[in-house]
Amino acid sequence: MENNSIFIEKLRSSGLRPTKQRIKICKLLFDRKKTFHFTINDLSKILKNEISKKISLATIYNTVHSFKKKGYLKEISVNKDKSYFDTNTSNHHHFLDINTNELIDLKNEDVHNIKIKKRIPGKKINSIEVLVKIENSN
Amino acid sequence: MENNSIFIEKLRSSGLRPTKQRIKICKLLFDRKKTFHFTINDLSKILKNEISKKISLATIYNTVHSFKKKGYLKEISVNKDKSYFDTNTSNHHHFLDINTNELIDLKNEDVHNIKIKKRIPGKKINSIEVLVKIENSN
DNA sequence: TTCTAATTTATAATGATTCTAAAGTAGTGT
DNA sequence: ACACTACTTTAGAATCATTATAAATTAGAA
Ligand SMILES: [Mn+2]
Ligand SMILES: [Mn+2]
Ligand SMILES: [Zn+2]
Ligand SMILES: [Zn+2]
Repeated sequence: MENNSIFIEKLRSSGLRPTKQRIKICKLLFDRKKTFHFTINDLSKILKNEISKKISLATIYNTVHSFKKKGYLKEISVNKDKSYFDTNTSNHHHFLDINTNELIDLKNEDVHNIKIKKRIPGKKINSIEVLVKIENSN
Repeated sequence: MENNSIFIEKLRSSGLRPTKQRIKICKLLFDRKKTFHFTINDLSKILKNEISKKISLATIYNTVHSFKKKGYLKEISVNKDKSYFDTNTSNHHHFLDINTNELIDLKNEDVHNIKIKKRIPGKKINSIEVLVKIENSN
C-alpha cells in the first residue's frame, strides 16, 4: 500500500534511520513532480493538516537540517526574516516576488552565462547565486 | 573643530532631526573614503569603543533602520543568520567569503552583463543581485 | 527477545530584534 | 530667553524563531 521503499533506501544510504517521521517528511518533500520552496513554518503547517499523529516541531527542524546536511535540500536566504528551503538542489537562480515573497525557479538557460572578471588571491569560486527581485508592473 | 554640517544637512533634508547619536553614527558610517559592510553588532561594538557616552542599542537599531528607509543604507542578507548593511547604495554585486563570512564588493564591470530571458506576466524586474560565494582554494 | 545507540518529544533556554512608556531634546513660536 | 510640542532616546520588558535538554521511545543488531 505504501511506496516508501525508495525513501527508506535514501535515508538508510545516508546513515539516517528511516523513522516514521522522516519517511513522512520525505514523501511530502520529494514525492512530487515539481520541486518547491518552503519555510519551516510552511512545512509545519502542511504536516499539521496532512497527518494524524503530530510530528514535534523539534523533529521538523532536526529533519530539515539533516536533509540539508545530506544535500537533499538547499537553503536560500532571501532577506533578513525569510529563509526558504529548496527541494531543487541543482545550481539554479531565482525570482523573488517582493510583493508576495514568492520564490520562483529560473532555469539555468534563463540566465545568460555569468562571468566574474575579478578574482581574490587564494580564493576560488564556490557558487554563483542570482536573485532577481520582481514586483507588480502595473 | 567638527565637520558635522554636512551630516546635519543630510539628516535635516530627509526629515530626521540631527541628534548627537545620529550625527555620530553618520560620521562613523559615511565619513570615510571607502564604503563598507557592517552588522548591527559590528556597529554596536565600534560605537562602544569610539564613544564616550553610550548610545543605547535601541537607538542603534532605530537609526540604522531609518537610514535604510531613507536610502542611505542597503541591507544584504547573505544567509539565515547574517545580514549586512552596506554603505554602498549603488547597484552592485558581492563576493561572500564562506570561510570568513566577509562580504566584498564587486564593481559592476566585474560582472559580465546579466540577461534574464524569462519574464513573469504582470511583473517587472526591480533589481538583480549576484552573490558569488568564494572559499579558500588550497 | 534483549540490548544499545539513535531518535523523538515536550519543554525550557537562548538571543536577536522589537516594543513600551518614561525621560530628554530639538525646533518653533512668542 | 522661555515655553510648548513633537520627536527622539533610553532602559528594560516582551516577542518569537530557533536551539538545547533530558527523558521516553524506537530501530537495528545480536
Ligand atoms: Mn512560504
Ligand atoms: Mn561583521
Ligand atoms: Zn529553487
Ligand atoms: Zn557592497
